Amino acid sequence: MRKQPQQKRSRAMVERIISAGREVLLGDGYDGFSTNRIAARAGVSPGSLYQYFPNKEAIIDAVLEQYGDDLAERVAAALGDRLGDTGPRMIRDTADALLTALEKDVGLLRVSTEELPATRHGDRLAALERRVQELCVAYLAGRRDLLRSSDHATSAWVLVLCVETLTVRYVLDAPDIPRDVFLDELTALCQGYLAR
Amino acid sequence: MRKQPQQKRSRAMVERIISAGREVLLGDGYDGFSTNRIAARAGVSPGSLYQYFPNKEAIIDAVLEQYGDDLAERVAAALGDRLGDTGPRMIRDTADALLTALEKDVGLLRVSTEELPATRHGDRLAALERRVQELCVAYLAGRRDLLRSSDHATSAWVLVLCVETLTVRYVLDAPDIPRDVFLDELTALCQGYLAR
DNA sequence: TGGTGACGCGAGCGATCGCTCGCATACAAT
DNA sequence: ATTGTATGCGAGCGATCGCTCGCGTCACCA
Repeated sequence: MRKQPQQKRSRAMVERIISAGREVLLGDGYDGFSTNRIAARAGVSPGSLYQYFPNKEAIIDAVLEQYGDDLAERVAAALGDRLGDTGPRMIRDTADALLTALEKDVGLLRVSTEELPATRHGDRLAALERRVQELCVAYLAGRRDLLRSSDHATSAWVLVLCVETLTVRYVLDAPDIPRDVFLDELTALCQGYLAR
Repeated sequence: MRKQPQQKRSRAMVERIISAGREVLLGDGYDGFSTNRIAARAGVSPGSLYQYFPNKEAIIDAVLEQYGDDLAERVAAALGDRLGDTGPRMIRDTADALLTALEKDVGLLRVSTEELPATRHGDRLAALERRVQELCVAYLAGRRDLLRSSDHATSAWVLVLCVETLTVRYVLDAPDIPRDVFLDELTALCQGYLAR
């Protein structure tokens, strides 16, 4: 960010630009994501846009950061009252929370995963995956006597990747699988992989 | 393709253009994948390029089709003499073959999955996944009495997605997991999910 | 109320893009 | 050798891109 907006009206403009960026991304795709178009959509001149964003990439970063924060917040909220669960119940609730969060804005999820080059949000996603893997390792360590493998890092890597891919693809591809069946299958997958 | 190359020299040019396309994709990324640059790299004029390719997209399609065919050929070759296997052994051999095939050209795999918008090769990949899922359903149907679930379509969907994601990410991210450990884990994942 | 810095504007620059077209050349059939 | 066609060339068109800059406007403090 090139300059910090100080007055109320400039802060509002930055928000309008980010919203316009999201709308352009949804409506015109990544190819149509041009600064001129964003500025027009936000009702702002290109020059004004560049007062607060150093380049086009910064705008898309802001859009994705807002989306990522929103997702994390939803997952945390849906999961907050179930922290005590363990075993299959906990796996299922976690997947359910993730699924619900992803379903809130399928359009942006689709654009992010299918239209955006993965390099654009890869770092952010990789960092998130690493954090979740660490949480997963801690959880596994607390139940080591029930597990097939003692290599918790590898197990966490496998689990996180599978759950992430399956939930995202379930939301995007809408396969002909009822939601509760999908959650049962996902739970069976994790449980069958972990249990000895 | 706008016109079919009839003489030997024009067929050679088409091949040079596809090769140049792959090189530009690897060297300059998807952003640098411009028709002018491809023509220059191939030692060909932009006009000549457009005699055989209707537009830029057709070139990238040709590159990806060649890569896809190459991959399929490698997997089939590595798997050809193990068609009789069943159970964990068969799962492991399949994953091994896939892994070996993917490792042959990590650069192009990385560009395809991380830099290219998924929409660009999504149809081709989706079609391949569907075919593999059908094969998988047939395999599962032949072993139905050993399986936890009788919904083979859903099981195949889960399995194919997991194996695909995990192998690709293993090759691209090179996590600190020995190759045989990874194959064991993948086998355990599938086996634990399928077995009753 | 006057002044000062933050704010916002929009024409347009320089570069690059995908792609075309008129023309020269190489090949194959006669 | 001549002719018809397939091939290849490359300057450059029209469009769009990311981004700048000089200038007017507005909010806030003295």
